[in-house]
Amino acid sequence: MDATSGKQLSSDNIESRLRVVGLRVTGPRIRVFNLLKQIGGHHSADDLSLRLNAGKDGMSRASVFNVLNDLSSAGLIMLSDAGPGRAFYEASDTWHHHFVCRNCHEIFDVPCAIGRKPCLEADLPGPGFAVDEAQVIFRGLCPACNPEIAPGVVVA
Amino acid sequence: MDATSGKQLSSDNIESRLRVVGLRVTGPRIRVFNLLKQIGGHHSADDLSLRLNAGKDGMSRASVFNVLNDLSSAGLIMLSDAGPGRAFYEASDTWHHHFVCRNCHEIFDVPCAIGRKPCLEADLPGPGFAVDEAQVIFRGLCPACNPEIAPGVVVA
DNA sequence: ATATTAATTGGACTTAATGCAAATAAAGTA
DNA sequence: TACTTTATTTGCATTAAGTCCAATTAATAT
Repeated sequence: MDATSGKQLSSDNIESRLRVVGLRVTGPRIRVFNLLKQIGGHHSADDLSLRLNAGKDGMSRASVFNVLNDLSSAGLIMLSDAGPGRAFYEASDTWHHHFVCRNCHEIFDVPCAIGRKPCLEADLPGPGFAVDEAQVIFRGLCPACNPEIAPGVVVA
Repeated sequence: MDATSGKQLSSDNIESRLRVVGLRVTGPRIRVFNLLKQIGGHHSADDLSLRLNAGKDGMSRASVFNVLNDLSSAGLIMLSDAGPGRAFYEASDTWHHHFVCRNCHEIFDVPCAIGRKPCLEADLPGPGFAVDEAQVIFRGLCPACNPEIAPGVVVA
């Protein structure tokens, strides 16, 4: 089996990735991961729970929370920093940052110049800090809410 | 009145700063602002509410939320990006970033090389975005939770 | 001093997330 | 395959964070 075969390399599919990080391969985990990958973008636990229960592949809300916690702490999905409030998750293979609109609160991906993490140097308050990630949140107005671009729009 | 007098410049005290941004000067706003400045650090609404009601200067929980919203959207205090979950506020005069420990969740300030916002360029997904702020969250282990520094510490 | 309008308040309510104990299912072993 | 062990899932109760509302109070303008 090589890259030209239809099958994915074992390290690329979710089942082996779960095994690699020492998590059991379970239905709920596969469903959540696949959904996230399929729909793309940034989603809260309740958003995903709703979508999963819309189809016939229901699963408990608590499990969605559990799974998201497990997958994100194992690094299989990303917990997007988008400010205080509920947590948003995404299945992305490349490290990136976020732009959050102050008006409509939509989240946009912003590519990371370096493409790996940490991509920014920290001038830390002392020795002993071990940084493994640097995530940037850009804030402002998105094109749809920017009065310069979309005149007539009322920015609350 | 000049800088050598005991009094602060009018633009430096909270009362005039409130007026400048078009907010009324009220007891609750002054109390919250002063407390935040006095104790320093990063605090949630409920934390501040608790402290305010510990003394005899009580005020309603809803007001603490209202005041924090007003002050932060007016730019008089800063809403610290520290990841999903409850909101943390601080009264700081210089723009800076944050390090959040993955284990104990403590928040540390990380100076910003530029010192004002936005301090980073975003490679935005299209035209029409107006960025006014870029805040970085560094994650990892703080000295107290770093096993390299504090052997014997169990990182959950 | 009065009128106007903003801010505060308490309490109910919503939303996001966690805790727990019982039931279930995955993976290792014989 | 059957069995055993232990992780995971589940439903429900609970906590935590924040918002909403209509009535009251207080700040500013006149």
